[in-house]
Amino acid sequence: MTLLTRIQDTSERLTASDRRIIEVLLGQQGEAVFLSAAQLAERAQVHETTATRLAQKLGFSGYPELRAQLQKEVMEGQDAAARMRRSVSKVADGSYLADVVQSEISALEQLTRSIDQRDVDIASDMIVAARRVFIFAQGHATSVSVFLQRRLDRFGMTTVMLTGRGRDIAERLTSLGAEDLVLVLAFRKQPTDYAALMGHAAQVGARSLLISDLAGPTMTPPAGHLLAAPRGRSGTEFQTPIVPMTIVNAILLTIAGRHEPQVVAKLEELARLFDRFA
Amino acid sequence: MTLLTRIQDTSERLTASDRRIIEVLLGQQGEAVFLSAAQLAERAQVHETTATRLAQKLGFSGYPELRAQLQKEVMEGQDAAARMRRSVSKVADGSYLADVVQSEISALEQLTRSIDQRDVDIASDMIVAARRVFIFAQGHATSVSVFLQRRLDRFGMTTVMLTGRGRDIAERLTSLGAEDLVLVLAFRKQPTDYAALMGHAAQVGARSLLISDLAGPTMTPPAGHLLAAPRGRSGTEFQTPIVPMTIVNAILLTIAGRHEPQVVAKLEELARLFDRFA
DNA sequence: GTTGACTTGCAGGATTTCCTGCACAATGGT
DNA sequence: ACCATTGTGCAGGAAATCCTGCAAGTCAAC
Repeated sequence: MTLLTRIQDTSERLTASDRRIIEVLLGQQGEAVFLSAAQLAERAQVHETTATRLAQKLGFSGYPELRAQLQKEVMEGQDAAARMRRSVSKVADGSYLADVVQSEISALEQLTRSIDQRDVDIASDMIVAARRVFIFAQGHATSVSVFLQRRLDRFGMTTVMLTGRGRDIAERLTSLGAEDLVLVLAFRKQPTDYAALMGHAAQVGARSLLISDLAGPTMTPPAGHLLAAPRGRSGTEFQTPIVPMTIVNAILLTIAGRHEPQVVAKLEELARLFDRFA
Repeated sequence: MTLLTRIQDTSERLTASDRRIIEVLLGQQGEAVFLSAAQLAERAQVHETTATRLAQKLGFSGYPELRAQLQKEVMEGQDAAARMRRSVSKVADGSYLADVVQSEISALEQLTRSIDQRDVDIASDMIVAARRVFIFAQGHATSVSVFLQRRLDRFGMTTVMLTGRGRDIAERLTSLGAEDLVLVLAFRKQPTDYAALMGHAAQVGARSLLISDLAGPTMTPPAGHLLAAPRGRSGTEFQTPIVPMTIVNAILLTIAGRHEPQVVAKLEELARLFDRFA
């Protein structure tokens, strides 16, 4: 039973004070969901008691129950569309494809909420300003790093891949200097060599950029700049690199658009040449 | 000061339990804003006390203050997302991120129209039935192949990567037999060695599977089974491997779901072990 | 003007939620 | 192996949030 229904069913028994509370409740839904009975009553200029009694009049056991109902409705209203699609995909039994597509889409929608274009701008500036870009990636992150490296190479940048373990990385790091950038791709949890890498970067004065998921903010020492967004299916093993891949892509497009407007045309010409020769 | 900032500033002092709470807090933001300390702790599988102490560690006077901050940010974020949606595409203003996300979403929506779950089923059956899977990928397709190979390995399958050129591939192909599967990832245009590879596969009786984009149907000789869907931004240089990556993911999920229902649980257990040890 | 039905406010108690001191466990270093 | 440090859980108390009995106020009907 929805809150609105309950109000309608009880409408003839509502007092003026009740109506003022309801007005706040529905008029400022977004904020009302967080308020305690006392806070709500204050906004409506009525006594706290009235709020409690209204809740009971509407058939709830008490005010907390009313608020929970409101929260539920607001939440569902937010992603009603998404929920609908999700349930549709579940109906088609065994349709893993539809399910995967659906969860990737929600993850991408979440992405614009987690990251601002300004953060992307900063990241692209850092990359463009760097003499060389050292790309650190392990495990599942390597697929993203492969993508990133190819693109940066095409932009004419110098990249160094740090994909091995321990010694392999150390050897390639000897030349790291203040003008270089360390770009880390890391998901789920902090990689073994992360701390050492960041420590070294800080020591030689190199800047650092971390592209990550929910684990990003917890990695230490913190990177110079962080781009983090939750990936879909959080908590399960079936996470994909699509969200970070899209972050990387946004960075690449920003570089092309902000710093090298002419580079795009060149790249496409190059691609056509490749098509003809290769 | 934003919650994320506080988390970063405190990152080096965070414990494993703290991180689990943060993961719930950020990963399930929408619901977390309503939870009491005890409820949040239960979701994160930690003791209530830890939640209280985390709040204090982050500089809040207590948990209620932390939750209030989260509520504030979620509310503001909603506004931002709504504003974003209103203005369709803001590339002109330099919002490349929104544009990228938008075009990826439409590409993914197109995907369900291009490929049927039955095609995915066939592909997974072929992979499961194979003794070994030879994965052929070049250029931008390698990022997808890296992803695919890691996952198949975890499933306990034997994979052979064919990522080099000419001779490199030929050498690894000598052992190809009738019980093996050749899985080709190729976009935009037919790769140089494609015809030779397919010819050899046909000769030894190996089955073949091609995952591709609009160029897929034009490749010759045709593969035994084809999964093809248009990628976003068709015609431009800025195409991403997200659509094929999602196809691959659908295949993997189908394998897990259809052929090895128990494998999922095992994988997640494995992941937890990794988290603990690595 | 009185009565009765109803609403509102207050005070105090009940319940939920939150914080903190203490003890135990785990970890890392000597 | 031992100690110091740090993290975790429990128990109890503090604080907030909420509910209810009672009294005062309002208003209309008689």
